[in-house]
Amino acid sequence: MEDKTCHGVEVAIDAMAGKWKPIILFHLMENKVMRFNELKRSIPNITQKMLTSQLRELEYHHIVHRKVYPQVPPKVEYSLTDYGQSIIPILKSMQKWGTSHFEHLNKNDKEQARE
Amino acid sequence: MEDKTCHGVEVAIDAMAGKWKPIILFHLMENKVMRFNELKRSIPNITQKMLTSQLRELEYHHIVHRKVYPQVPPKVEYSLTDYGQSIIPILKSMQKWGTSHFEHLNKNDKEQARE
DNA sequence: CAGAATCCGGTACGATACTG
DNA sequence: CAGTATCGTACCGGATTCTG
Repeated sequence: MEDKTCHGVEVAIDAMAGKWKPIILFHLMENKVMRFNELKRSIPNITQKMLTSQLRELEYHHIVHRKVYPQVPPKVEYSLTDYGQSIIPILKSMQKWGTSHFEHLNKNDKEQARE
Repeated sequence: MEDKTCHGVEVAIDAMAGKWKPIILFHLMENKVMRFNELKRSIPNITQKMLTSQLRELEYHHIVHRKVYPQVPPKVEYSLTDYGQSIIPILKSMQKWGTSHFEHLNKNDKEQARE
């Protein structure tokens, strides 16, 4: 919050903070609509607790929409809000960069013992 | 690491993880070359420890270049590597999104008591 | 000036149950 | 199926002091 110039960046960080949010968003971006367990299956290492909390935070930021079907057994669908769609460019550029970065890292670390 | 599709995203997250990295990068993006204390002054709330550790991690990822002038008093300059420049689009899109998101949030939260 | 070295607390995250 | 409710821990990040 110190100065204006990077305020936007901080806000974005805040909205996407959390180990799993970008991954969740990425899956929602690809599949449009996903149920809770469907998401969970797509992200094997995540716990229910984490998936729930991260989704709730994304909901708070109006990035993800949570649609509950009042029935038994429960059915809940998650999707990007119209507004949340606007975050896609960030995800895309992250993915693009990440992929090339991964190769870049491998190149340089090939002979370096790391840890 | 579970599946390929979002691997890039995870890598990007990993490289930018940390409370201050995007902010540091943002400043380096704007000012090209900055000395340690110059960076510190630009980010009032950061501690030396954090600034140091975050810079070291960015260095490890070959995003930031650290140039040491062997002299007394010490002089160290930080800058984006050629490769690190490639991360700029992410920062730009984050800033752009963050700014509009901030307004978006304010609109919706105007009457909601939040914490 | 640019850090290294300690110490320390909060919390983000994980593991494991339990439930409507 | 889609969650809550506890509990425990690692570690991230802050405050402070010391140094070449």
